[in-house]
Amino acid sequence: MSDNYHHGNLRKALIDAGIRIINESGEANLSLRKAAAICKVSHSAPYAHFKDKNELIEAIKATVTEQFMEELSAAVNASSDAESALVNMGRHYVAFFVRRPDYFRFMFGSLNITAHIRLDKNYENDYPPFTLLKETYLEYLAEKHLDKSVEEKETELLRLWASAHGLASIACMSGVETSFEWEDRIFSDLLLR
Amino acid sequence: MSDNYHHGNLRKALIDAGIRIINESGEANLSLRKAAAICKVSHSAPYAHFKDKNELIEAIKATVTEQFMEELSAAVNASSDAESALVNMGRHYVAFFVRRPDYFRFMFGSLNITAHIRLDKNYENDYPPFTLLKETYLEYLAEKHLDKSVEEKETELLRLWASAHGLASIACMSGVETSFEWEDRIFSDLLLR
DNA sequence: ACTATCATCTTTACACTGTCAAGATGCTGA
DNA sequence: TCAGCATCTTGACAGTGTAAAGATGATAGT
Repeated sequence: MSDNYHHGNLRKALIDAGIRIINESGEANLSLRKAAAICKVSHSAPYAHFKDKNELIEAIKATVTEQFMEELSAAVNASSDAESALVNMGRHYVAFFVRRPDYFRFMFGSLNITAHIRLDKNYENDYPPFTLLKETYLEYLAEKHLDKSVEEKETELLRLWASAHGLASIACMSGVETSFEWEDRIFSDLLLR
Repeated sequence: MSDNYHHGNLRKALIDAGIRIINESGEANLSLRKAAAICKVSHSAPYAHFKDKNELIEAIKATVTEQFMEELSAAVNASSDAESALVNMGRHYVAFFVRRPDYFRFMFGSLNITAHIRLDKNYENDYPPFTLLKETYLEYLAEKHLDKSVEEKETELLRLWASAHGLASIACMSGVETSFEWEDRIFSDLLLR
């Protein structure tokens, strides 16, 4: 696949245009024709690079996942030990999407709900990130010389993932405000057992 | 809003048609015109009941949320004490959506990922449900005479919600198979501290 | 009983979408 | 030079959301 022809690199340009559209006006406004227009190319040009609208969407998701992985890896690498790496990963798993809720809505969908966790007032009321989590968790076990059954390990791993993912989801689509402070408490509580 | 006119109750019929379409061919195939056709009504008739396609979607979401609440409430009511009610609620929070992944994809979005938690093999690799959770959790605290700070309670509550929601999300969109056994372990582990 | 009102529904129209088929364009290798 | 091919354009089509204008029939006030 030559990268240089009439346009230069239309494939990448279309992905970037798609991301721009999503960030500026949400996934609902993403269309092949608009992405093509941004690239100053006819409305059928994308079909030389993507079989489908869906293939463009998948390519965009892959790109966002790469950006996500960069932030997660950086968080892990900046940590002194595996335990703090796990907590940092959780922080950034949530923070990455909280910073751009439209990314989460695009990656994992959309639904706006309102809920309050505050109890002191009366309100009504083949996925690389997982691979990284798994590796970091195994390092953590080795570091602490913890002896757990396979079942225990699997359960704990799934629980860590579900917590991070659920927290990100809730933070993006609900009125719940999260903070690093909370995330720290949640993820370190999950490990201290 | 009279319930009886030409059609009978077009509003409800459109919601039901929408749910049917989603269950049969996914959200992508949901269109106002198809829903109208199922109800044997012209393509513009829906506009007498919904301002928008989006308003129909919101109405469908509200209906699904009601069904969801019925299952959660039943789970809570069938439990002997608040602790088992919490675990049961978690089980059904996940099970409701695992039974119909298209519902979850519709309610909270879509992305298919593949991941494996098994460690013994070498794979590559103003929301009513929350209100119910909150009430059940407070009952649990009272029942056990647990003395926790407000912060601790808030953290634990958020952690419970995030775990259930994240587990449901992961179960619906990834290759991870979940089971009541696992959910039990996860939710009871979360409480036993 | 007559009529005005109003919610409900139909018809028509338009811009926008994804996708396909046919053709143009220009690089690349034989 | 020329054939082949990836790339891109043009034109067409069905399906979509939505607006405007009109038909229909229940209901309420007189």
